[in-house]
Amino acid sequence: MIITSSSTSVAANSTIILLDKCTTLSQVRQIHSYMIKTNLVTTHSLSVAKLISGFSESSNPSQAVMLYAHMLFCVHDLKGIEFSVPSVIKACGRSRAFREAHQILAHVLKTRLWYDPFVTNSVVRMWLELGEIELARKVFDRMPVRDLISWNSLITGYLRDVFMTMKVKDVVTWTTMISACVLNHRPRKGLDLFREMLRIGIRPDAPSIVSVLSAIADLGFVEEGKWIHTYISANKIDRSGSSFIGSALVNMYAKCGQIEHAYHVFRSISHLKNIGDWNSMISGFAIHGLGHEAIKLFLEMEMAELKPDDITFLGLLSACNHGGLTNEGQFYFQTMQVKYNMVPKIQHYGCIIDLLGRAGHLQEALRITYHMPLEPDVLIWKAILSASMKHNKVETARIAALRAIELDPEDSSCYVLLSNMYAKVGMWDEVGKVRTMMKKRGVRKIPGCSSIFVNGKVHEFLIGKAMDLGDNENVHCMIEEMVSKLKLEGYEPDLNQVLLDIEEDDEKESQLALHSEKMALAFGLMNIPHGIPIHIVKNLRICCDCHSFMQMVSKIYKRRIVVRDQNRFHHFENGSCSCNDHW
DNA sequence: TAGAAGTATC
Repeated sequence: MIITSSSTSVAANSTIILLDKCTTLSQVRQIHSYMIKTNLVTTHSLSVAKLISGFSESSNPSQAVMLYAHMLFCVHDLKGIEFSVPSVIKACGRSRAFREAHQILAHVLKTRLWYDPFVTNSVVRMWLELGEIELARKVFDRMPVRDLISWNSLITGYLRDVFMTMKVKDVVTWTTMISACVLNHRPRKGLDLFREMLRIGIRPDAPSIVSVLSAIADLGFVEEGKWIHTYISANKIDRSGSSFIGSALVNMYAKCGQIEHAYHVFRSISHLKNIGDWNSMISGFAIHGLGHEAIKLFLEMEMAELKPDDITFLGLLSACNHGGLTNEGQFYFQTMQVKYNMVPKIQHYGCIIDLLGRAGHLQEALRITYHMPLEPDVLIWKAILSASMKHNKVETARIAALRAIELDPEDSSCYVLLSNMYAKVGMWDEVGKVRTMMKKRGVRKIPGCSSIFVNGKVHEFLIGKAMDLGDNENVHCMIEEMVSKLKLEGYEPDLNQVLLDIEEDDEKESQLALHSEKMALAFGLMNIPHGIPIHIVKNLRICCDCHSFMQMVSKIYKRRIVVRDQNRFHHFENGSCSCNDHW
């Protein structure tokens, strides 16, 4: 557990680490009063809230409950302690503290906290975590405000409950759960379930393998993927023409950054390749920015007289988009309509609009947006927004952002992009307004998270924070070293990338240096031997500063770096990136 | 007895 603020002193960090190891209330009390005395933590709510929230996610969540109780009884003038309630509720669930769970619910019911969906949703999740489906339902039925999160929690709870109560489960039961996890963006849970299924002796079949490969592809864990690949061969899992295994393997290797391996698997498919096999390979080339390779494969497919479908064209257009092949993209957008008589779907429009926008043809992109036979969706407006930002069209960006927000008010990325644009041109008042709008609507920015596989283990990083505490301090030192080394070579931090309205450039710079992908990179440099590429997976799009940072590191440290961001792969080598700054 | 659960997507 650690405080996330970059300005936190090393002393405070060490003390908090110490706190994390306490097992009794008296120990927590002792150290906490020491922190107050030495001014490491004031009795102000913010630092206590951080402590409690940190504890609630730590390996010993009961400490959050203890500290909260301690604060309530011993520090009477503590303002804002109610902000810690959701963390305490979470901690009750995680530490299986039934008695405290009932107590805190009684407290919530008596106060205005009952009208805060953030709090009541936490209560629902707590009961579900504790296996109390009926109690969760009772709270759900009675809570005054229900939002999407409330419904999602309940569905997940019911699903898990049904699954847990089934005494006899077969491979289909497990596969249903695994694919539900993948669909709900919980690939790690899906992989865990697959392992559990193997452990209890259920033999996987083709669909279960396909599901878990999809989870692994999302995670980018190539070692796990190789293990499944070996398992398929050793156990002669069905690889007939009707199977999806070929395409799932190609997809897995491509999304794990091993495009050559994906291609090798594609070529070695022994049965007559089905459309899915081709589509996976074309889409694989697309995320690696290999536009020409995708086109070549498409032509080969045509030669083989295989009829492309809408996903083939989406892959192809996306490949042209990521490869910067503007003319080719427009040509194939026509081809699908004229030669193949296909009606483009919203996704095809999205792709071609994005392609035109990136290439600087913003007017043409807008023309299509306003004249297409379908209603433009949020992704199209986001494409227009990105293009406008890239070419400094503030007014178009503003219109596009507002349309996107109107269509999906809960999508934080639209607000972030808009705020990003205002920040870029220094309109800090507008940045503030966007932030207020987000706050009012309860929209929260998705935190950037990067992961890296080192020595058989996945290490995750959030901004300024290694999930594995042991890594944290070394990584911070390494980043400092890297920044100074790069500055000597001309690196200038791109402070426009910092979305917060921070006045001081120093503070902006330290925020920037702590981006999760830089943390993962520093960790990789320290722990991955020379000659072996450093693979990083990021949940969001890589920012411009991190992109140029990686380019420079690849040159100065003579390392190959492969980053998979939300959209595509970036292969950094000798100072340049495979995306040619086109992403 | 077969079937269910499964891939590729801006």
